[in-house]
Amino acid sequence: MEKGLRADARRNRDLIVAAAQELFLEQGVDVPLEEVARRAGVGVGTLYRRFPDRDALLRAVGEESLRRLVDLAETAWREEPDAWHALCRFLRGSVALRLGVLPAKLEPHLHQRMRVGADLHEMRQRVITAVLRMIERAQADGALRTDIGPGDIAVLMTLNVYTPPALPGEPAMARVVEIMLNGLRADRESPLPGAPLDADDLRRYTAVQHPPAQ
Amino acid sequence: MEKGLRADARRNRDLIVAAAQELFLEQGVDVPLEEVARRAGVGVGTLYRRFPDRDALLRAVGEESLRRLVDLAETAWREEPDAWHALCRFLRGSVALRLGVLPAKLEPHLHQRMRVGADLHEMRQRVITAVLRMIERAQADGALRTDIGPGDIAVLMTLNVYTPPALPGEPAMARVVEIMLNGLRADRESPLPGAPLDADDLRRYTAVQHPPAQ
DNA sequence: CCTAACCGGAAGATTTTCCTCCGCATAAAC
DNA sequence: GTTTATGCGGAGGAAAATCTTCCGGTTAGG
Repeated sequence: MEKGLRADARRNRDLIVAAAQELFLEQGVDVPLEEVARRAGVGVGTLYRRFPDRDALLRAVGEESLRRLVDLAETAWREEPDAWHALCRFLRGSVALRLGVLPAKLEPHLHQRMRVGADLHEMRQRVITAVLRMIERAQADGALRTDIGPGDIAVLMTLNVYTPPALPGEPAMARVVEIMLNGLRADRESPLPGAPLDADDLRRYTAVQHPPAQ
Repeated sequence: MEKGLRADARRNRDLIVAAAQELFLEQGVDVPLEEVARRAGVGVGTLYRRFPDRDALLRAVGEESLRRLVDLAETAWREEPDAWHALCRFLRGSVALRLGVLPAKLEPHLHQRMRVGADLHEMRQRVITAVLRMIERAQADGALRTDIGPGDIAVLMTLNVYTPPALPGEPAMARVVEIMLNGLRADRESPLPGAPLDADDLRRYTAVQHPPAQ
């Protein structure tokens, strides 16, 4: 994305974004930038040179995350044999991306920019398109229960559970996701509360909404 | 709990704990104590008089939360007609308590104290006992799939999804929980990854584990 | 009506975090 | 191999956030 950087500068830039991503997940977006620099193995000077302020860094992390999500959605659709399996793969991947944690911290930065920047807005569209396609098709195939709407899937993408920091969270998470997928299957239904969250809900749940202050 | 306080002092104490609980959930345990005081509608002086340091406040919030969980577990078992429905009620309530968010913030304070203080340790035991009982019975009844272990339930208790701050999260949450419960039913099984998390895992996932530093 | 208990919040002390600046290092071009 | 533009690290002063005390005024409860 950034170009014209010297090789080492480029490498450091990426290290910084990766470190920031980790730390934002672990400790929130208020981590001292010095700590980000330390984790990335660079000096603060380097960080500030590349990202003039905290926002620039937040934006970079957000974009990276969205980029991965687009890739996940489109790859799943392309490589899986049917819509149901594509959806499963997509949901497993989304949960692994920790969308439930990152966006919560990146609010309102990411969403704000999504509205503004054409590039990001387009990525968002691609994800939405892919999700709608998977759902429609999976339901037509009789694999996905029909009282599930796109908004439901959007919410499930952000699924998260607490696991103690010292324990590996993945095994537990993986089981939860499969339980959830099992609950989505068409052949076994029990009533869900309320009405299916529909495509409009999906948009609402994905859209900007500046918290009143702060 | 605290006794010998004048009526207004008692009331303020409770307001403070409630405000702290809210703010810890919303913003993390690092919220300025002044903000807690403001939300509680009292002066900082009052807060510091009652809770000499941040830890005291954290402890109070943690205890309160655990107390509610004990009550939830035992009430569910007592009032529901069978183990399956008790388990459903318990899980719905646990998720509503936002255990996935609070403990994440209270670590390591709550767990630490759980090991130490006899009172808390006993509450923890009561929850564990209730959960084990519900699971065993629900599986014996053929209602709960048998490849689910107590540790799985412990993880599910902390289920959480991200919903934008400006939107009501409850409807979405409620649907997710029902999907999850549906995935737990015995009559429709698909293989879960790994082995069931057993009673030992439950303990491990519930136990102390001080993060290395800080 | 009296008093011990309690309240609020101003303000100084302390800690945390920011972010610039500059001498040294190194990638890349020739 | 040499050159030079680009990049690096981190010390340290400025700024901001947060803590905590203290006391004049208020109120519950007998």
